[in-house]
Amino acid sequence: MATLTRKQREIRDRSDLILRVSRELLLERGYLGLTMDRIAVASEYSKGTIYQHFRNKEEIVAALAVQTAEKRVELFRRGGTFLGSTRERMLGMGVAAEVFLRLYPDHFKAEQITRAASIREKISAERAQHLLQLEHGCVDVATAIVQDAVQAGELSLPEGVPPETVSFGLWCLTYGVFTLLVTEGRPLAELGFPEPLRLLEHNQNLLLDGHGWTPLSADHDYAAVRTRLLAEVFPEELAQLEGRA
Amino acid sequence: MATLTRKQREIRDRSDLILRVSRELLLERGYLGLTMDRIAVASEYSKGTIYQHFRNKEEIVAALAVQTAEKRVELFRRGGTFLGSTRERMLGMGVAAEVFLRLYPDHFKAEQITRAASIREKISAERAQHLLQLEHGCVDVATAIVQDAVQAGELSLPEGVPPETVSFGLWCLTYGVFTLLVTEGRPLAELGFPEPLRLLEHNQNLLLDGHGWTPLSADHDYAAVRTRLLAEVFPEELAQLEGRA
Amino acid sequence: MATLTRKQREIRDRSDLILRVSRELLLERGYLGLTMDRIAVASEYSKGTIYQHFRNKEEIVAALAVQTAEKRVELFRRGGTFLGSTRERMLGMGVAAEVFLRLYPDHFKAEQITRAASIREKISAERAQHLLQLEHGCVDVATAIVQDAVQAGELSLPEGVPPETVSFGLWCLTYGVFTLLVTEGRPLAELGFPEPLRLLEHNQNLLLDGHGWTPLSADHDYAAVRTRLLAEVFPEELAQLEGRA
Amino acid sequence: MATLTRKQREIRDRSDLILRVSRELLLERGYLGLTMDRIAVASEYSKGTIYQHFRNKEEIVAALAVQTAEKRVELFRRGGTFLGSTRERMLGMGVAAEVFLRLYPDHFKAEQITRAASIREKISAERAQHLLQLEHGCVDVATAIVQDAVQAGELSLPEGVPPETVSFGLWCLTYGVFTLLVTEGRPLAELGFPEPLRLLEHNQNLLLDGHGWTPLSADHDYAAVRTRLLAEVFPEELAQLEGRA
DNA sequence: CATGAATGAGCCTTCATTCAT
DNA sequence: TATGAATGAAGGCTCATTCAT
Repeated sequence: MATLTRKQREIRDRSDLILRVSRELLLERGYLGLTMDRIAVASEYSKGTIYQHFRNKEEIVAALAVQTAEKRVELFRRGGTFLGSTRERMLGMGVAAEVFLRLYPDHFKAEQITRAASIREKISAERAQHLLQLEHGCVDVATAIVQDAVQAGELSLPEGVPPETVSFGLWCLTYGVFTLLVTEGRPLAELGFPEPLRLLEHNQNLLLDGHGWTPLSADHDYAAVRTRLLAEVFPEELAQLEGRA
Repeated sequence: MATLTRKQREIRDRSDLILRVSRELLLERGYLGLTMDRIAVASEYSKGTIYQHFRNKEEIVAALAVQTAEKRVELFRRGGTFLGSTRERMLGMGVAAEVFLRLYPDHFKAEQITRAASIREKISAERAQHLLQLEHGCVDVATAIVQDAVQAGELSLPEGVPPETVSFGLWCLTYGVFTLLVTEGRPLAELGFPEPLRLLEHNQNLLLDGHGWTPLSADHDYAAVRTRLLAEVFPEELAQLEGRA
Repeated sequence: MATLTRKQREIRDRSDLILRVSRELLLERGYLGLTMDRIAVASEYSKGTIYQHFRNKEEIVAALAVQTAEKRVELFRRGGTFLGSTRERMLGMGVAAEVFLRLYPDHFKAEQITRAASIREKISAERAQHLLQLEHGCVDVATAIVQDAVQAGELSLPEGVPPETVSFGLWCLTYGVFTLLVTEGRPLAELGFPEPLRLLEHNQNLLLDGHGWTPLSADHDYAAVRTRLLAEVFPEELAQLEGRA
Repeated sequence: MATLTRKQREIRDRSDLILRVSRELLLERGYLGLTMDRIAVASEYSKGTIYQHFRNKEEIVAALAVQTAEKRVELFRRGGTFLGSTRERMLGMGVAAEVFLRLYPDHFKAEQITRAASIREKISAERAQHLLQLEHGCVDVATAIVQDAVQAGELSLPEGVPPETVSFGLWCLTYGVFTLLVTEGRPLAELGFPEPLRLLEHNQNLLLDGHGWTPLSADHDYAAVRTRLLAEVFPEELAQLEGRA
């Protein structure tokens, strides 16, 4: 059984290597530049071996998407479970998103690329379902926080404003920033926005303040909360980020 | 001369047809599914004829991008020149964005697809420059409004908050919503957001209120302004939209 | 009738223009670079018009070959009819060959190119026959001179050496030099032969001396004969060549 | 290791097959008729396989040229190292040339075709250099013999006649004969030259006699030397040629 | 199991030729 | 008669996938 386990580990490691290499190729050369030949050369395995790990090319791309979604949901869950006020927990999600983007920019970018290649259509229904579930995971965390906030009386939504308005707004704002940040061919700096992540932070605060989510940013040092969050919830990730810089 | 003009018109029409067909293919089958053969079949012209209108495939994709950028900047300019308070003019831009998305969802979607296919890299520097200029056009309109607002005393930004914060936040929020709306394989309704455009509207108001841009939404009926804007600035577009629905 | 004549002249001029332009393209861009489109653009006529002059592309190439063969045989005939000793007449042919090469290097080179493209096979039998006749013309002139020389007792071939040996040797020697001279990618100078035409002259003399064709080069100033030949038989050509230099 | 060697041998054989087939196509259908499709069909391999042996079409043509140049230079070197008088050694080169032409007429012909198709321009500088070196090899052998002859006092060139005159003359004469012999569409017999190789032999003797290269052909039985050369220096080649006839 | 040669469908592009205007 | 848009066969090349070794 030890043998089997070692073997299984080897297989998993190899799959990981193949995926890592594939993601690099995706970023470097675009979706069209991702060929089985190049994956084989870059991974130093033969094409046949690649095919023993993934039935076909789409499986590889799908696996990339799953990896990304898993990493994201894991971070989001941790960010959302930060102990503190509901607004602090929501901030935790924002920090998680930022950590995700900064730690795995390749994942985010590769995800954008594959999304546009209309690969989802070619993926098996089963796997598509899996992906959707993972995405749901993130949304669910946010929704739960909003509900907790309403129950706790820290957030009171006027008549006719459904609770998802809040998380949706934050999501879109953040997603929009990230997308623009990552999309090649449109250097934000050139368009006059040199520090997008700081701008994002500010706008997130405005949005939450706008909803009247207490404590308001005027009454609380959320910058300090961010610092604490990073240190307490994402210590390893923080270390990695600082190690890079 | 009539002959020439008619011929030229025919040529332009044919180019338009090719582009329309190409955009449809792009949406239906993704970037990889956009082949010259399929364009030929769908347009009912021969491949050779396609090549007489566009030197190569990239030219077609580039032309699509330019068409889109031109349509957008035109709408944005009109939206931004709406007479009224500066905040109303900013709302005008938001309405323009929404009109653009609803009138030309295919353009927006196709743009997303091509953007991710790292096509910009393959485009001639000249054309890339042209595209960047068109994009700049939209940003410039927004920037001008913010500046006017500051000068008019209707918006006062605190120390350290540069004026682009405002337009950037709005842009990202809107862009994020649109992207999620349009991205295939991720039905927003399934994720719990049934009316994204209304949610967007609300969040935009919050953001502008957050910045303290007067008159605040509590003091002014911006829903009515939206209606007026559509009727006065985008009457034709409105008619088209209503004609469809 | 004046109209018709003018029209015919126009047609011929146009054909000539098309051929000239085609030959240039052949030299500049090789056989593959010779396209009807380029001929049309370079000649400033439309493709349809080109097709009114030549049934198809092969006809153009064939016409080029005929033009070349005609120019050559005309020069050879003149060179061979120079009054003087038979050996001087034979020298006249050599001078004709050199004049041809120097005056129409494009013709010679284009001929080489077309020859290798196995175009002859595609030419109508009739036209092929025409070409062969023109080539025969050159050979006939040479053969006649050799026969005259034998009859005049200025050349006596030993038993078993047929008369064509002489002209064949000269032809091959000359043709070899010309071919090597004109063939691209093989700069004779680089291979150690800086003045091929002078070397040719010397070798031609050796060959004729070897055959014992009197007067031998030791007994006669053939360099002077060359000069006279050029001046008297090819005055116009000489002028053109000097005009260029 | 046996496996590897066998595999490598198979690969080499396959490359050889592809080249052989390509050369045939080149001869049968001209340069334009040489297409990857036809090579695939004729070699009974798929197009993809052809591309696994040669990066592109030009590489095939270049490989053909190299094969030819290698064969030639090898024969020339052997011919030139024949022991005997310097003139006999020069005759050795002539015999080598003839053996080359008769043994590999397809190589020679294909070389002519590719030469005219201005393919050299498209070849990598590296390979072009290689080809030039191989060609230089032949010239060098001849030059060395002439120099030896001068030193040995068997050949004395007059003032102003550089040593390359001799080898250049022979080269051009021989090259001219071969070219005319091989060029399609111009049957030498029809033009009145039934035995070109014998005519060539005679003319070569005349040329060398003309230069006064001793022993002169009158004093030495060079026909016998030819026979000995063939038997002693090119025994295998002779056997092949006789086997064919 | 690992390998990588073989396959062939499919892609982009060119170009000789035709024909409506 | 002149034009040049339309055509579609054909060419060079790539690449996902298979399978014998």
